[in-house]
Amino acid sequence: MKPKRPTLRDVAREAGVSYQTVSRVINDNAHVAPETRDRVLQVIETLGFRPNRAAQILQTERSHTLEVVMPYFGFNRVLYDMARAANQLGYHFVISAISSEEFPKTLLTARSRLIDGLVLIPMIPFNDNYDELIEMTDGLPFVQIGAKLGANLPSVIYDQARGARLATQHLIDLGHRKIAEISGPLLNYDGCDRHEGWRATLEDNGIEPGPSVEGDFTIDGGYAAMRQLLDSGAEFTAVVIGNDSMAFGAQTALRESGIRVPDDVSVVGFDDLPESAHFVPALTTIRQDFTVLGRLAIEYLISMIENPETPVHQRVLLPKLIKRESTRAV
Amino acid sequence: MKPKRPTLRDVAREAGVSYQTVSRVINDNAHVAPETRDRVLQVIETLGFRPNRAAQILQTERSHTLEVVMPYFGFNRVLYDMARAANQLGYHFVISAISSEEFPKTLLTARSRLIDGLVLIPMIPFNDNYDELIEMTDGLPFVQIGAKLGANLPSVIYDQARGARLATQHLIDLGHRKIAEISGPLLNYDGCDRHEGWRATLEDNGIEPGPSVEGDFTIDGGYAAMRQLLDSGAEFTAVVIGNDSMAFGAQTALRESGIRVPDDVSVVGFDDLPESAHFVPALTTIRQDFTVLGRLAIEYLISMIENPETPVHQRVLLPKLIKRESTRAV
DNA sequence: GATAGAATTGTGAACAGTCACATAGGTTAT
DNA sequence: ATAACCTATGTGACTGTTCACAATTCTATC
Repeated sequence: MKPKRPTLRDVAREAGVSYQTVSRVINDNAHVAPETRDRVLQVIETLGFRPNRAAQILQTERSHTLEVVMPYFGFNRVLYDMARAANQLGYHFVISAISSEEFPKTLLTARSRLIDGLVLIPMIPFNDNYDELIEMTDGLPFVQIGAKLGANLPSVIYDQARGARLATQHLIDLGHRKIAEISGPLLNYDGCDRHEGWRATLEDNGIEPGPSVEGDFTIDGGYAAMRQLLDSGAEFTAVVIGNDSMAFGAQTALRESGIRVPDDVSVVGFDDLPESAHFVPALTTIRQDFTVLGRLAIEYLISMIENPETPVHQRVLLPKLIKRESTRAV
Repeated sequence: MKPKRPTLRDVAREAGVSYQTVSRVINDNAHVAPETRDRVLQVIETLGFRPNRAAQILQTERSHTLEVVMPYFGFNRVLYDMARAANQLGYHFVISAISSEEFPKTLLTARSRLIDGLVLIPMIPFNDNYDELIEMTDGLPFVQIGAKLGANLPSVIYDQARGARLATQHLIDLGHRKIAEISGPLLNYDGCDRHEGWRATLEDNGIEPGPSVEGDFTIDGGYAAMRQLLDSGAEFTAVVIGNDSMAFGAQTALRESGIRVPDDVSVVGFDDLPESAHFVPALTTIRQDFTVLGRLAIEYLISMIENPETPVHQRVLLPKLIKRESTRAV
């Protein structure tokens, strides 16, 4: 019934060497004579031997497994890109999709769950303090995706405020003076920094910030936020919207009210989703390259795991303005 | 430097019991006196003891880890939903994002990598034969997402042909007689079945199938396919498109050629992405609930793991026509 | 009050590897 | 010729848990 997999010792017996020699072969240790190595490899092949990872992990205390802890959906693309980067660098990649209550427990148990390193998706109010996080992860290396610019946290981020500046300045350059906003959640770093960038840019230009409504990064949230903006009777000729998804929803609300984009109102989003270029009108937006973001995060994390001397730093990427048809001069 | 985590034996010594008793406590074994259990739990708490999973796995040969093997990106949402379902049922969830060449090796090594079960994303030409797959996975339980209807494979699927029938019949009912298609990859089960459903429905209604172009499920692919259709000079008043992403791209191509949707051409997609309802015009499409799909797949897989008697079967979901503004009577 | 039976607890071995160190044999330098 | 060193290989111990079984204690029954 149970054929039982061959072990290192089975291979050793069959090849007429000690188990240690077999261990050396599977670990590419230099001190093995070429002909011995070949013979052992031959036996491994015919017996179909595979080293048992549990036993290896138990002994070495290294699992070559990374885990991303995500308390909500919304990082689909970067998820795949990180998995791919990790796999290519010889690491497994585990997703913990949790509710926010489970966050501390997930971090706390990571070490005994044989995780070598963590990718954290920011979760206010947990992610402000490096020391606190270090304690929660029991010293396990981690990299956070997104954080305040200048935070003393191992993190990979896009300079969100800079992105918001690009977006807002673009509108100002087009002659807009009444510039509203649908922000992301202000408890979220990205949402907050974008909001701040919008506000600061207007202020720098001596323009009174238009009304701002807080959204939740979802399409439906964008729709609701725009409804709210319209119902409030606020006047504006342009809107900066916290991400492209919300921009889609918001434009539905505008259309329903007979307001044309970009004729009556200009719209800028964030992210540059694949759909954004094909939207009607094609969405002007701030592009972030999630593949690069994911890869940098994984590489940074692995360097922390493999070399504890790696200094804590921030990797900051600069977003890019993509001009399309949803913005126009007044 | 290295504080060394407490082990089961440390707890046992501290609590004045044997290590076996501690083991019983952490495994909720019935045969432990309540006061002993409380004392042990107390010590576990103060010592901060966590069982070492590697040791547990080594002994039990069960890791409580599921793995999804995906050779390409495109299942973002179902990924998150599966991870969540798995976590809720006490399983870890690993993503292997691989190139298709690595597919056989990934399956072969799954067992020694301590995986309890696999979720497979169909990969022609590997996924036709149950026996072959069983051999590749070394008897490890697996569930495939997507397969031919009626295939003798543990699988969870939407009845794609049925979906295509709904879409095509809807167009026929609106009076369309020249119905083109942009199919998904015909080497893909979903793509192929949808294509077949489109063809069969037209045939059943005595209508000559319009031209069909093969796409690749991406937005850009949809754009290119529609370009090709238009350049060929084919006449059609409606198109069935293999998924919503391609429909987005295709509509850009139509717009560029001055063809209006739905006035000149009606369009039906597949999937009902969150964006689809907000597209201009709002996309008529065939809805599939990926959350349900993911949950069914994970539950099925776990039932196979925990009860080997689970019969091989297919779980078939029925998609739903969502009528919106991209289709209109001729 | 002896005895069967159940409940609770303990002991030794096993899981499948790796690490640290020991040993055998072959070169090279003095 | 011999010490010194390097390469190739082997041995024993160890990782932290669970399993199978043994031993002890307690309770109930006659």
